[in-house]
Amino acid sequence: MDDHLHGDDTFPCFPYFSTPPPLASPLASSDDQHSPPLAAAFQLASPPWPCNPPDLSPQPMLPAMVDWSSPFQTGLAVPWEEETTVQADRNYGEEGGSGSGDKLNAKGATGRSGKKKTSKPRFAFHTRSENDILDDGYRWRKYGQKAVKNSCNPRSYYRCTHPTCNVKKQVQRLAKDTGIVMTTYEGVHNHPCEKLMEALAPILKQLQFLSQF
DNA sequence: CGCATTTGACCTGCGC
DNA sequence: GCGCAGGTCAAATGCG
Repeated sequence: MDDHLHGDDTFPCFPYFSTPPPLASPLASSDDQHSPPLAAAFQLASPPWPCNPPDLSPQPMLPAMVDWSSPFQTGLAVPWEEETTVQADRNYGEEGGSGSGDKLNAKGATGRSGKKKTSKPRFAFHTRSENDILDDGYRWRKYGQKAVKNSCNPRSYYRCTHPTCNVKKQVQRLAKDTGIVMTTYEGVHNHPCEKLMEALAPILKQLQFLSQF
């Protein structure tokens, strides 16, 4: 399948960046009190993915509030943003992951109701971190873990917990350098970043108050 | 008690 | 057609 995503050794030939991926959230720099220079660097970098605007409209998925305070030295950047062909009509996600309950019929890596393929945006990047789970502002539920070939580290599968959101992400440590975590996002969030909105709430309230005058 | 995680089983696509 | 590998489901379990 997506061979470029398989195996740590085959990561696309994009050079490692000296900074983590540009953060979408304006809160990122405030959270990242340990590495303000990096926050500045994010502003300079032209993000290969669109940034989350501070509004309530559906936003392109991206690592919005990654906690970069973790001790990484060489971050990693998104080597690619691509349209990857995936099965469109998998029978999970939209149903809230509940499935039909028929274990023999409802399971499967890909949908059974058709072979039509569609494209989902994928964003992948490397980060050097001790934490596998990066705080990107969204809530994720782990739904699987799998040992992958040519890697001693398992790959974890997460799905956004938002009921109407079908964004998924995979997290795996590189075999060559276990200090590096490769995170692959698939799909686009159709809801605002929870933490971002949480943080912006006071500001919005204030703006609302001021707008009365 | 509700939600998240773990984990074995199962399904599909692909290469040979 | 067969086997392998990746991806997902869902019951069991853990945790706050």
